[in-house]
Amino acid sequence: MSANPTTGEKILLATINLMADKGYDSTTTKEIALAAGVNEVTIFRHFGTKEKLLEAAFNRFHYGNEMTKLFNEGFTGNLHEDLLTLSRTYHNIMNRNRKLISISLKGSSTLPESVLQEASNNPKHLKNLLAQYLTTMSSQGKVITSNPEIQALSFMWMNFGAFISSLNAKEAVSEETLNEFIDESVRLFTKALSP
Amino acid sequence: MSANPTTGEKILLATINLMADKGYDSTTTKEIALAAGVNEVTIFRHFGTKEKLLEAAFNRFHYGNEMTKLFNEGFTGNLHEDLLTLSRTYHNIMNRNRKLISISLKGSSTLPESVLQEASNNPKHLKNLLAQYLTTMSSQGKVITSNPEIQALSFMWMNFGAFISSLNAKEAVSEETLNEFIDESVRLFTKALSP
DNA sequence: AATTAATGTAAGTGTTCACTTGCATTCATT
DNA sequence: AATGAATGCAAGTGAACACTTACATTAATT
Repeated sequence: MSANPTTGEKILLATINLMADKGYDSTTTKEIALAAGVNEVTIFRHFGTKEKLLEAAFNRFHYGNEMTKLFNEGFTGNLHEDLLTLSRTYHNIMNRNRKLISISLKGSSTLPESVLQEASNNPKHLKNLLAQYLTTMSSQGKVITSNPEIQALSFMWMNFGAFISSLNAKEAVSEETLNEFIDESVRLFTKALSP
Repeated sequence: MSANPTTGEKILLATINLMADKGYDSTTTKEIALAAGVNEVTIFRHFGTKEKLLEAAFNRFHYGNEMTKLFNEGFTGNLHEDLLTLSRTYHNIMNRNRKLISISLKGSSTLPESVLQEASNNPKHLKNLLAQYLTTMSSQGKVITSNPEIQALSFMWMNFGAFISSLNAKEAVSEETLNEFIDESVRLFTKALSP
């Protein structure tokens, strides 16, 4: 389809950057062409329609199942360490995909929900993994026995809220602030969950 | 400007409902007219432009400074009780304004930021109030002395994350689930913050 | 019953948008 | 040097949009 791959990539990058700012509907193909340093027609020759263009962007930059792997392999059984690892990995992934998540949160009138879904409903999957982890830990007496589902939910929502806040903030949240938050919040939850 | 107030209100309500779904840019005045059961021209006679229409919607439905008042008057000095009150009041307010918040999160290419700002940057104000409260409590020995700023941030982000999640969820989050979450998360934080 | 304000109807304006077409140009491959 | 694919350029299409204008209709006020 494209002999010169850099042309297609330039278009995809410009698309993501612009749509993360203004949303799908309000980003015009003319703007994308200008930002990509490419003629508008080239966009349509590469991707056919504006809709397929965003689909391509999502397919290209989407993350795999890092998290599931983390839960299966990366955990030590030490609550504080594991929550820290989880929190850090989560924010890493979210930040790597922050623009795509931004686009999908803004939504669109015409775009099929399926395109936007995977990015935004992501805490649910994590919550389940974490709840399962807490249940196991609880059966080993390493965590208080009460309500793992809602405890996991609280932890994930806290991190999700932190991420969304940084997404909409005028000035970028510094890495230092993020680390400070991760450390302190993990400390809080460790204390709260310890028997 | 309008002798029959219900006409203006019907338009405002339709505007909020539609824009909460599709965002400002993608909602057309024609749709609004249809949903309000009103002729399109009537919209312009009432509000002049589409932009002023949304401004009117925000002015009409915006909430005052309930939260500041809550901190000044409504707190007992019992950590668990106070966090519970805070959490409940927060979700009450957010749910009452959920559509407007939805609109402002989706953003717009043309709309001035100032119109959308107040709704979305709201956790910051609350964080400051809560941090101050925690500092006071800590000086009374009722709360561990460590990092009130980030502890307050964690609490607010958790509730903010919960709200945003419910905003984008396909099926509405039931009131029961919300209450369960509030109870358990407040319990967690109370335990974590107690000396 | 007459007046007036609020609404409806119909038609249209200018603009912007996604997308198309035809042809000229560049550039790598042979 | 010749060929062919990728790109640029110029122009245009039809649809949708915010918004306007002129006039007819309704409903409340006097």
